[in-house]
Amino acid sequence: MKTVVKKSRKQQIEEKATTLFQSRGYAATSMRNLAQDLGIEAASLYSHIKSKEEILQRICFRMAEEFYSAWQEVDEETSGNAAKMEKAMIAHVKVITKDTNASAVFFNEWRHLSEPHLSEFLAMRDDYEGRFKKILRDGMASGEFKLVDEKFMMLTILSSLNWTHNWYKPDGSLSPEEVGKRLSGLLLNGLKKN
Amino acid sequence: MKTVVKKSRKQQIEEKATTLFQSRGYAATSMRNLAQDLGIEAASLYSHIKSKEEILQRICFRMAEEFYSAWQEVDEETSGNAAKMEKAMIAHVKVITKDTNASAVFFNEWRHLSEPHLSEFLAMRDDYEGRFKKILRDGMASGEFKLVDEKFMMLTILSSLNWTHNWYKPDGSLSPEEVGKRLSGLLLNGLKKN
DNA sequence: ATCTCTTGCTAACGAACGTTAGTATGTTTA
DNA sequence: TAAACATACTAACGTTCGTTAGCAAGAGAT
Repeated sequence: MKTVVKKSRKQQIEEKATTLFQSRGYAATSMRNLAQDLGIEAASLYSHIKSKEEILQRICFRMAEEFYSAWQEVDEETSGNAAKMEKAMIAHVKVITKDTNASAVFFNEWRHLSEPHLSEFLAMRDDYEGRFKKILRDGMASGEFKLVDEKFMMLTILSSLNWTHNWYKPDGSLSPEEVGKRLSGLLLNGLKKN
Repeated sequence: MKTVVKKSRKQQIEEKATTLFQSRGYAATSMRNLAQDLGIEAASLYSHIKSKEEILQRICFRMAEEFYSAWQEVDEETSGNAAKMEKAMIAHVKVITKDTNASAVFFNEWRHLSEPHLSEFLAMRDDYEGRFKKILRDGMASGEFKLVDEKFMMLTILSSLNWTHNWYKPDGSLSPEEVGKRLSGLLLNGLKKN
């Protein structure tokens, strides 16, 4: 038995826009493109949304919320910083793989946000990155991690994780959990055999 | 004594365009934006270039050439696949850090290339990625590397390397060589202490 | 002295852009 | 049954877009 949930028109617009923003970029996607994909006229979009940028804002800030929500289970992990880092990486990858299109927009198109949304967005990103840096700092202090540059390491970890939106396919053989595990295993233990 | 090399107007245009494409994106940068930054009228640009896209093509394919050139010294490394991988990573990072703006355009704006340039670009990228995969394959066969998914590993390595364009500052304390060394050390040996 | 090359201008082109106003129709709510 | 809402339309707005045509002034080469 399949339950069909009726999606609001606004949500349909947002989903189609996500796909288009992902493949052509925000600036190169016109309201007429979007309308055509929905089978309506461009002007009709404005019965549901206030502006083109409102769509971008909704996508970006919804994703930000998802990353924050996912962090809850990370803070529950108390058995060590390596374990905590693994949990954080898995949680992060899970969010990305749940909607790779929206993730792509989140990572690539945020710069088209206008103020004050842009500043708010960047502040959230800084805060989020700070959480990863804290795990690294704690892990280095406790002797679990090698002594590395905190920021350098954080950026390297996140870039590896974030890139998954480019190649992950939901119908592939790897589950989100498995992808996160492999990535964390790799970054924590390295490629080389000892 | 400082030698001033006179740059052609075309080159000046290309450099300003690179900066603009990097910060605003290709689609969101207008020819009038570009002209204004150069202190001339938009129409005047067309005394030097054929089209807006020609600029993007020149940036993308020049970077592609640089990545290929840099590979020469990689093939000279014959003392093992771990050493070869390190060399490849350093060479790759060196190219990126030499011009982070052009690298950003190369990585983010190539999708705005029209055919047949887009296909040519993607073919080159596939070929280049194949070279990294070959080192991985050889290293796994020789027992130097752990047995991992080849494509998965290649994508993870390259995403870490490619992200450097976002944070590397030429006036910072790390040389390109040093950045490459640290990244390869990290990906080969991992974060965790044994 | 003439020619060619570089560099830039003004004026304008047709197309596409995001968006608004005003209207119509069917559906849900009171 | 009436009011409110959801959805979509046509027509058009002012703006910006990439680009072309045609012209002009100065520099370097022959």
